[in-house]
Amino acid sequence: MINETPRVRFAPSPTGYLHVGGLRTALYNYLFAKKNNGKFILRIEDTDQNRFVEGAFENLIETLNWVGLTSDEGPKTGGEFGPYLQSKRLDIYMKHALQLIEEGKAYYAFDTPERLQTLREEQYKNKLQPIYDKLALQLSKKEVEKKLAAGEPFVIRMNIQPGTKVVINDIIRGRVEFDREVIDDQILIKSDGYPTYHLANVVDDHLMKITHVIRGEEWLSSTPKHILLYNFFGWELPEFAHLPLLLNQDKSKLSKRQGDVAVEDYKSKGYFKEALINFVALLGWSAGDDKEFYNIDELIEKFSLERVQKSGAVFNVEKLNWINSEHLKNKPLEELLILLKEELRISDFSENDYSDDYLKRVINSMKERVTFVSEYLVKSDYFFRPPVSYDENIIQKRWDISTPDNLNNLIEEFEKLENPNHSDYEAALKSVAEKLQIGSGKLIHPVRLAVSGVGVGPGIFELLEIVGKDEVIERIKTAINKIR
RNA sequence: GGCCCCAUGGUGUAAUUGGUUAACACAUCACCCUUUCAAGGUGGAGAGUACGGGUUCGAUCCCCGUUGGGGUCACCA
Repeated sequence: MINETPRVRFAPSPTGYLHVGGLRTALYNYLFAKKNNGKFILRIEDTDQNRFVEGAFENLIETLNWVGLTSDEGPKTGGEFGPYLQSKRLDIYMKHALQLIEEGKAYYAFDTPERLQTLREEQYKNKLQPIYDKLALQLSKKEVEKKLAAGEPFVIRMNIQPGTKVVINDIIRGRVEFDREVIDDQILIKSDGYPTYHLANVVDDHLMKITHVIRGEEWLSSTPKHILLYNFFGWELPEFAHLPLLLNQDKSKLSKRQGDVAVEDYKSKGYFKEALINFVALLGWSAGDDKEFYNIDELIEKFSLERVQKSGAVFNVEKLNWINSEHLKNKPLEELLILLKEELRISDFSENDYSDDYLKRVINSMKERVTFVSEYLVKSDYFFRPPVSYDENIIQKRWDISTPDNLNNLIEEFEKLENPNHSDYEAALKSVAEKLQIGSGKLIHPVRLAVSGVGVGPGIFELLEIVGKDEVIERIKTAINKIR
């Protein structure tokens, strides 16, 4: 096993969207594979017909591709161990289940769901372990054959015998033991002929030569069943690594009720895939140093399963926001330009035409002030249209009787300027302030309000330069009229 | 409830696998810088490492117990 190149898999069931917990699992698998020159395999676990969701599988792959976690082998990519869709491997599972029956390691059972239900209730009432009572094992071979021939619905169950404890050696958790008595005769093949997760994942992991099973902690308690199955088949065990769960603010398992849980949600809110990856990587893992800003290559370089935390991690959106703003600041101007144009295209300003040069100046001026690209349009809408209103609080604070006069003086001075840049505006404003014997703040703040409608934003002279002389003067005139 | 996992400030994590004034980041507060707001800088508050026992010259770190939280007990994954 040591000499083999690692092969890991992400094996989601297609429920309609990619859960951020799933994203983290996929990411750790991916990082582990890339770090160790291994293969990252995508396998779709669609063995529950009742939960079939139209388009879910395609959507899952699309989202995975969006974040950049592309698989080396998978349903769309192909590979020599396919098919990678479990619903297309039914005969394989059945064959293996029948083999176990042959060897007495599994058996047919014909119990009705009602009987199992009452059995469980009974056990619960008597405070017993709720496991199958092996009633079906009392059927003679003949009786079984008769029932099968009659077409009675059946399932196939594992036949777990008393014995020593089942031991898991988990990379993250160390040694974990389970008594056999608590392990149920798990159903392997359901009455619809489909396998359960337990059979399918063991058979596939073996056939696909998976070396490391890296999955969420919710699987830890069913791992003994899986280990027993490997034993039944006489197969070598993979390494196991059970990841800590992602949690809500109240520390319960991250769920839809308490916020966004789908990667698609974060995508549509304007989070960068780089930020999402960066953030989620740090939920349960750290390189051991103070570094918090990572791109995917740095993560691959630094990642190791040994440094994965054991305890669950709360998904803290505030930190995600911070990481997103960090990534935004680090994006090349050209990329932000493309993203801003896309935002504009779907905005109220889609009819307007802006030069790349203009947009680049807008981007730079607001870069430190936004967390999402979409915020350019809400925090600095004044770059795309004249103010539609003026912040009432700022009026109260910065606008008085003398303001219109002062601004008219300023307009006069601005009109003399030719193709002014920010320092020309500054010089002009300062000279007017001096002439009027007032502090420059008495001009700066009203001008900002007049031109932008708000009290916050980039440096005022830079702002004026971007908006442009004619438009600046126009807006000041309008403001003088509109603000008493 | 049985079984299993976990436990460092509000949150995410560090702490040469026993020797630190328990560190960093987010969030929060203040100040500096900008005549704005951010960003940046500086500083503050915030955990004596869930609690109680051990082991040890010495425990965040090792052992036991307690408590708390979580996961899991399906013909779902």
